[in-house]
Amino acid sequence: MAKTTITDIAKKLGLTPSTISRALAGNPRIKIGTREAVEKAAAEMGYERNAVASSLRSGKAMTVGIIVPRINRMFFGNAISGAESVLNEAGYTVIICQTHEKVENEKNALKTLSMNRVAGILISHSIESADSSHIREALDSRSKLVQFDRVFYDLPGAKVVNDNFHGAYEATSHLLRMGYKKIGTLAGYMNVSCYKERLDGYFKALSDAGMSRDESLVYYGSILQETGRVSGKKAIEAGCDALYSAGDFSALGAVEAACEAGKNIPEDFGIVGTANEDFTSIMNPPLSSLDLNPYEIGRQAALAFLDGSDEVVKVKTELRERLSSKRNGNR
Amino acid sequence: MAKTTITDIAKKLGLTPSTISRALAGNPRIKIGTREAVEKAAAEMGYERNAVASSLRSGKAMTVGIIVPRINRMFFGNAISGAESVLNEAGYTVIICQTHEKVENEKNALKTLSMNRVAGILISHSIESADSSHIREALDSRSKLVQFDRVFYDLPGAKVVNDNFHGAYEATSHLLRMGYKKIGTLAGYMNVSCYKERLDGYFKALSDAGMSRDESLVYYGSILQETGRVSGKKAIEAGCDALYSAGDFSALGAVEAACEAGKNIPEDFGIVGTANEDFTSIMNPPLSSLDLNPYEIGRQAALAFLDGSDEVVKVKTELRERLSSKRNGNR
DNA sequence: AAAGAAATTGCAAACGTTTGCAAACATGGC
DNA sequence: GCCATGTTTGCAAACGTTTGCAATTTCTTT
Repeated sequence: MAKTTITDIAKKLGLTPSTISRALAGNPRIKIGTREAVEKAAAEMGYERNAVASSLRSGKAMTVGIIVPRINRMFFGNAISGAESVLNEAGYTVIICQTHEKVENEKNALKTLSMNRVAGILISHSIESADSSHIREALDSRSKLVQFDRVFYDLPGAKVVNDNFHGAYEATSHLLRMGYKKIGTLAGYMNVSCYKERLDGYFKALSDAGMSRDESLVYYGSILQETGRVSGKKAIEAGCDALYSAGDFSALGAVEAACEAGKNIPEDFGIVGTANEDFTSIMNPPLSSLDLNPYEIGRQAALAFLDGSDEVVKVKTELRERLSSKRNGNR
Repeated sequence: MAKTTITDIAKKLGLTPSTISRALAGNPRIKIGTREAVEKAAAEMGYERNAVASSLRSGKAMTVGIIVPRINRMFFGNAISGAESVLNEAGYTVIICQTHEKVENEKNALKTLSMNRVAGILISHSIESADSSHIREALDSRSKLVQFDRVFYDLPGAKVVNDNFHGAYEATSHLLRMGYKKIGTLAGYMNVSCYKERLDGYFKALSDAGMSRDESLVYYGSILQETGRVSGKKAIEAGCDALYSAGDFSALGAVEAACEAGKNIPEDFGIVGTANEDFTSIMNPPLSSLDLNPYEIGRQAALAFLDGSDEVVKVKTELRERLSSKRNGNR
């Protein structure tokens, strides 16, 4: 049994497909009576609009693509949920693509979305993406681009990001207030905007406290548990008594390193992570972390798409102070 | 600048759209020379096949929909990744829909996918889905259905599931071997196949150990951290010295309840969860858990779709024994 | 009651691709 | 040089919807 089409409905009611189309679209040019008759018939016949045909004719799919490094990170999972809530409400279907941090997958995803003539693309680029060139190439006048979290400022379109600078500033300041003296940082990669901004915020907090910029305290490329562990070990050996980590997984690794080095957290060693992953409150000790409000990031990205805005939206971060950084009094 | 179409290429080469279409599809009826010329021109002109038009004409979209309760559960995230790896390889685009465990969202997702004329639907139904009726209604002769993890056996199409019965049997037996005497279970909802099967496996292990079926040991509907905590407290008060939990989040809640009750894990109280979520190895103590191999589940589901198979595929579980259930010697 | 305006519906083309069938062309056997 | 066969390409319709414009009907107004 083939699906019923508007032509089927038209035949049954002695009307034409155009009228059916307009009636179902709520076009005011159609008499209220016929519209009701059409709706009734459509319901009875189990009509479902063919989104494919609709997209082809109108030249615009009611579909939005979301490209993220991976969906099983709390941050991206929630950002997607936030975007979905807005987009579904507005009648859009969402296609989600994972890049697994590979630029090659990112190119494929962009191509796939382009082939499907999506109305918009919400993207947070992979770590491998050194610059914006491949995204610019895939750009298309007919689909709107919105970047979030990890953005290239030289691309057109809206950008929704955290206030990473202030967040990292706050996290580092918190460690300073707790009396830690030599605070290192597990940084990410500098081609990725959010990591760059967090590093800047970290440095600003130290300089505001009268400390000079010390590159030897920065452990670049530490965003996984394993790299966090290795860098954490180095930081401890270098005499750090605290770390601000630009990610939670690397912070977890650093906690392990600290334990292995016989450090007491938070008495001997303090640490603050970023992203407020689920596991941070479960860890022993619970990990202080910078909450990035990913759901709101996703929501704002979707709204920017709907509005067609071209601005930079900043979403606040919130420091969740937990045991890993709260020692009693200073030393 | 509008996208180049096969008609554009045809004009440039003095051919017709049909030839271009066939050439790009690798149709052997086209002379090898012209095919190469077409490919060259297509590359030069930046041609990208319009997937929408292609779908409409051929009546079949190279798109597969995946419906899951939520994407930020390790299990579903990895299942999706597994399915994606197979489907992308085969040229399919994947649309992911979250139901957030609501049957209403599930209906909408089914409708959306149906409207988009997807070639197949991979689904793990929500907890709210009491029966298969709404899925059956949305069924369509042209799109293949594959259920995974949570399945209704009365629906047609392939089903990819864990060997939950044996997994739960193994987990419970492990607790018995460790010398726990009164083993309760945090069960899920009995309309959900995987939870039902796990409960059966749990009972079988107990009965094989000579214990009679005791419904008072079963705490239904315990799958979240909070419900796990409440049920865990009740179980402890009822004198249980161990729990097999059909989920990890509820196991986490039960661990909290045990700690609050002053129990030592694993000496006074043993616990095994299910799903091997990331946090299980981070917890204090690390939580024993039944690994469900979600990536393989997703892979198999995608393969079942591609093969058009109608069989039930069982994926093995693996018990990860950690500290939460490994006490020294029996009592 | 006639003319003009407004409301409602129909006509037909278009979106870009695929595909059955026919046509054109080349090749080979006799 | 003719017919049969095989190879390569073109024609035209179709997928189901949307939409500018025209046509028809109904309602106002004088």
